[in-house]
Amino acid sequence: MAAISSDVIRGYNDTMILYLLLEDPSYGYEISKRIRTLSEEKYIIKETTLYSAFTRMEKNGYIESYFETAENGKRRTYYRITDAGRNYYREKCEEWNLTKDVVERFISENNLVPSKGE
Amino acid sequence: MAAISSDVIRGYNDTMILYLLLEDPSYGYEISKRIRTLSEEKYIIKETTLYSAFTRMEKNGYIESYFETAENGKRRTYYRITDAGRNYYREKCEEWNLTKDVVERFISENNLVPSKGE
DNA sequence: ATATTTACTACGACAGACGAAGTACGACAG
DNA sequence: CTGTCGTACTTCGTCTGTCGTAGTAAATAT
Repeated sequence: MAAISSDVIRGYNDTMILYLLLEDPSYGYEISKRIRTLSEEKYIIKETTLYSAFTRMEKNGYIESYFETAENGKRRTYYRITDAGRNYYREKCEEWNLTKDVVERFISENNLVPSKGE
Repeated sequence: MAAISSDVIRGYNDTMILYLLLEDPSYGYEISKRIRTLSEEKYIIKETTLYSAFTRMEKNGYIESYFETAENGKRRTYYRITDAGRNYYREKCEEWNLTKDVVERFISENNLVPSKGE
C-alpha cells in the first residue's frame, strides 16, 4: 500500500518533533518511538533524519540541549523547546493549513476526475 | 503571512501537474498559470521546478511530449498523461490522504497545545 | 556468553527545488 | 524602428533535507 514518502514529509519532521517537545523535554529514542506510536506505525522516522533535525533546530534556536543521566545510567541528550521554537511551530501549523488547502484542490478524492466539459 | 515552503510542496508538484493533465494535454506556461489561478495565487510554481518536473516525469513514463505550433506561430512542447501517469497520480492521492492523516496528529489547530496531565 | 535494545555519531550520496542568466519570437506602444 | 512586455522555454550550478551504511558503546534480555 501507499507509504509516506520522504519528499512529502520533508519539512514536517521538524514540526512533528516540536509538537512532542511542546509537552515535555525529550530525547531522540523516545521521540522516535512516540512518532511511531502516535502515527500508528504509519510513519517511522529514520534515525539519521531525526538526529540531523535536532542539530539543525538547535542551530536555529528552536530547541536547546542538555545532558541527563537516566536511572539506568544511560547518558542521554535531552532537548527542550524554546520560545522561538514555539513560534516556529505555530507558523508551521498555519503553513500546513494553507498547504493542505492548496494541495487538496489538486487531489481527486474517490477516483473523481475533473470533467472536460465546462 | 505564511507562504508555502518548497519543502512542503516537494513531491506534490508532480501530482499537481498530473492533475491538470488528466483533463487535457497542456504545456509549461499554461500549467504554471493554471496552478496559480487554481490555488488563488497561493502557490506559484517556479519555472525551473516545473520544467524539471516535466523532464523527470517523461523519463519515468508518466507523461509524453509532442510539439505543436500554436495559431500565433509559437512552438510549444505539449505534454499528455499516460496510463502509468494516471496510476501514479492515483497512488499519490492515496499517499496524500495517508500523509495528511498522520501530519494532522502533530498539528494543533487554533493554538491548542497538548495538555500535560492525562 | 550472546543477542537485542537503547542511544547515539560520522560520512557520503542523492534528488528535488530554485536562483541567475540567457535565448528567441511576437505584439504593441511611442 | 526601438524598446519593453508577455510567452515559452533551456542551461548551469547550488542548496537542503533525507537516508543508506557503518560504527560505537552501555544496559538488558535470553
